[in-house]
Amino acid sequence: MEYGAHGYLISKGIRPSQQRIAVMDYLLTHRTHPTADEIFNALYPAMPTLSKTTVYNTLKLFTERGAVLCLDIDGKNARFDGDTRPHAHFMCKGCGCIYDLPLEEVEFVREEHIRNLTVTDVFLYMKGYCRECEEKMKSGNDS
Amino acid sequence: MEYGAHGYLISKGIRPSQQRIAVMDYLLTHRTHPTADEIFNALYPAMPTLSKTTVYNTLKLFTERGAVLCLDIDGKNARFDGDTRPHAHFMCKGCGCIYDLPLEEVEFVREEHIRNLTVTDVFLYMKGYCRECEEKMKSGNDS
DNA sequence: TTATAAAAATGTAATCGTTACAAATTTAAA
DNA sequence: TTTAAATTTGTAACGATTACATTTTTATAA
Repeated sequence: MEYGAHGYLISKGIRPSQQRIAVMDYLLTHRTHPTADEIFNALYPAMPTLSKTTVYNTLKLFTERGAVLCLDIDGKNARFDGDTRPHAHFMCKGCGCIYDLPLEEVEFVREEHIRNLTVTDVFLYMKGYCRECEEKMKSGNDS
Repeated sequence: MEYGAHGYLISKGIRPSQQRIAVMDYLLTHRTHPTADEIFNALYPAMPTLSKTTVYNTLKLFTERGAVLCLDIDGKNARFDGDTRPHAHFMCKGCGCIYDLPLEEVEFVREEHIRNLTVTDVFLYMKGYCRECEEKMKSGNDS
């Protein structure tokens, strides 16, 4: 099952406008968990009429419809992920990079504890330091 | 092992000023995952010289020293938790309430996947609707 | 096609949580 | 006490996001 952004949006019940396709395509082809601003800056050169508000509106719509994940991982910017399958995320507190991590299919929270809750989303975030930043800290450091 | 906020801060290597004790005490006695603003508003009446900046500075210090957890769960405000033991959180997308959830001691991510990463924090967030909000949505709704 | 309505995109201004910064105050050390 | 260091304070600034009114595009139907 392979679609492009256009077919993917339709499969999610989202009308595929030019702007929406561009944003979705960017997220499907860039697995860097970009911010709205990064997406805007990436698309703007080839789409000079694009508005930042449109990017925000589009990402909000995508998130509501389950077409993308909105990651509240750094408390500063929202980051977006075009891969909505269950997986964990690691963010480096040094350089800010974010990695995907495969998630084991185990019971994190026992069913009895969420029996009166309707769970729609689960996010597992790990924070720490990537290999590079760890090395930098070990050797000489802070200017 | 029982301390108050004062002893707790000392055990974390944090010098216990009047303001820091007040903030820490608030977090130890209110398990509502308050925002910085909520903490400020709660303490202000009894401490009219308190500055909001101090609350922010204090919470940042506490987080860095591992005395509290900073939850980036709603993408809007940072929320703080005086309980630093491993546990999960549930946030209702309707009313915004946040519940603690016991976390099973299982391997979420296989060791091999984080072998070149230094993990310092793990956050498990669940989102959805609490019982009350779920009921409200079922019966009549939106004004 | 043309008229009309609905949906989407746009740009500007506003909002609001948070941080920067410099001054004032408090605490610790000598 | 004197002096330095740490902490607190208030104001101003910052920056991500949203509100809002307007314009443009798209769909519908006459």
